[in-house]
Amino acid sequence: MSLPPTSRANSRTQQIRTIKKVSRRLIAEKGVAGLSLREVAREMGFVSSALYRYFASRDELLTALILDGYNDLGASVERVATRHVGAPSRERWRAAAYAIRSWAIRHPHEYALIYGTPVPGYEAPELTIEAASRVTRVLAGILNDDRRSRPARRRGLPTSSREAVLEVDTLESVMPSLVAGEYVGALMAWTQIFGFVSFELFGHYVGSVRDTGALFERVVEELADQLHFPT
Amino acid sequence: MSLPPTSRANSRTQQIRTIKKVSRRLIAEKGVAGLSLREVAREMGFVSSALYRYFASRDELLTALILDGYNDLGASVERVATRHVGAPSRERWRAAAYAIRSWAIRHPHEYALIYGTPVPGYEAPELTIEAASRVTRVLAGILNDDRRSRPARRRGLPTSSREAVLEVDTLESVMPSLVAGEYVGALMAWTQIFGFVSFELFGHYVGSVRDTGALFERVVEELADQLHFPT
DNA sequence: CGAACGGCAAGAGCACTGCTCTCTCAATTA
DNA sequence: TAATTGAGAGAGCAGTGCTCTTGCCGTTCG
Repeated sequence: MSLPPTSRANSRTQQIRTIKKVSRRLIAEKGVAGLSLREVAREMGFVSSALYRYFASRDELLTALILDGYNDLGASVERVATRHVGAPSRERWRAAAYAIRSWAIRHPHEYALIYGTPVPGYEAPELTIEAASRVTRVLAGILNDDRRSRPARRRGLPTSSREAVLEVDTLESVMPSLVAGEYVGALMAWTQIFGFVSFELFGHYVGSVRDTGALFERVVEELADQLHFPT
Repeated sequence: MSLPPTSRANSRTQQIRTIKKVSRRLIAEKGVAGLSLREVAREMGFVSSALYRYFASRDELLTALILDGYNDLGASVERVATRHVGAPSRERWRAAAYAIRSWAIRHPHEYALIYGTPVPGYEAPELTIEAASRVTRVLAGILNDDRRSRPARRRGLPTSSREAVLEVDTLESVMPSLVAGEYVGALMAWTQIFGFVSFELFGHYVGSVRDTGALFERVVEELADQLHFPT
C-alpha cells in the first residue's frame, strides 16, 4: 500500500503538488462539490487523516486551488498580452479576451471554482485578491499602453466625480497614462466578459443564443469600440 | 413530537410550502451548501425520511427553490417595469436595473443559488429556462416599447449576419418592433448587469472599487446610452 | 358498517463525508 | 549513537443523503 522509498523521499512540496493535482482532476470530473479528501487520499494510496498533515481542512485545500486557478488564468492572459506587445491595441485586446474565454472553456470547473458561488461561508483571503487582479491588470495595461502610444487624443471624460468610485492606490503608479475614468472602462469591459463567459458556461444562454462563439466575437468588437481602440 | 391534528390536516401543498420556506431560511443563514434535509426535518418536527414524501431528493428540492428564485426575481422586475409603463424609457430602464440589483442584495444566497455555480452535476431542466428568461424579456420589452413609441429613427444596424446569432423563435411574435440586433443589445445589457451584480456580491470588486453603488449608477447610465434611450 | 386502501411519519440502517486523536515507526538531526 | 521530529495508520465521532420496513390513521369502497 505504501510507496517505494524513492517517492517516500519526496519533498513536502512535492506531496502538496500531487494532492492538488489529484484534487484538480477530481474537480474536473465531478465538480467542486464532488471533491472529497477521502477520495484524494484513496487515490494517493494512503489514509484520509494523513492529508491533514498538508492541509488543515478541506476549505484550506480549496483556497489553495482557487489561488492556483487565479494564477493559472492570470498567467495565461498575461502570456498572450505579452506575445502581442507592440501589435495594434485592438488586436491585443482581442487576443486577451479570447484567452480568457478559451481558458474558461478549457477549465470549466476551475472557472466555476474561482468565479462561481464562493464555496464556504464566503471568505476572501487577502492573498487571493492580488492573484485575482491579474486579469484586470492585463486589460487595463492594454488600455494604458494604447493611450501612451497615441497621447494626443484627450477624450472629454470628466474625471472629477468619477475618481471617487475607485480605489486608486494600487493604480496611480502602475498605469500613469490612464485616467480613472478609463480604468473604469477596463473594469467594466472585464465585467462584461465575465458575465458573458459565466452565462455561457452555466447554461444561461440556452434557449436564447444559438451561436455563442459568434456572439462573443461581436461583444469583443463592441467593447473594443467602447474602449476607443482604432480599427 | 408530532403536530396537533389541525395541522395534520394541512394539505400536501401546504407542507411543501413550509418545507421550502424553512429551506430558504436555512439557505439564507448558511448558504446553499449548508442546507440539509435532516435539519429541515428537525425544524419541522419530524424525521428526515418523511421529507422524501414531498421531494424525491435534495437536488429536487433545490431545483424547486431555484425555480422559485427565478420567478421571484422575475416577478419583482416585471412589477417595477409595469409600474413605470408610459414613463420615459430611460427611467423605466433605470427602475428595472435597480430592481435587479436590489433583489440580489436583498437575497444574496438565493441569487447565488440561481446565478452562481450550478449546484449538482449541472442540469438545467426545461422548466427553469422559461422562468429564467423573465428578466431578459422585461428588459427587451422596455427596448421594444421604446422603439415602438418613436418608430422614426432607424439606426443603421445591419441585421443580416447578426440574426444567425440568436434563437429568434420565441422572440419574433413577442416583440415585433425589435430587430434581432437590438435584442442582442438587451441581452448584452443584462449580461453586463449580471456580471456587475455577481462581482459585487461575490466580492470580486473588493480592492478595486470603493463605492459600488455609485459605479452601478454609472454603468446603468452608460448602458442606457448604448441602448439609445433619450436623456 | 366493516374492511381494504393509500398516504404519511417513524425508525433503523447503509455508505459516505470532514475531522480529531493516539500510536507507531522511520528519517533526520544533534 | 541517541534524541527529536515528521509522516502515515487506524479507530472513532458526528454529521450527511438516501432506502427500506413497519405501523398508524383517515378515507373510500364493497
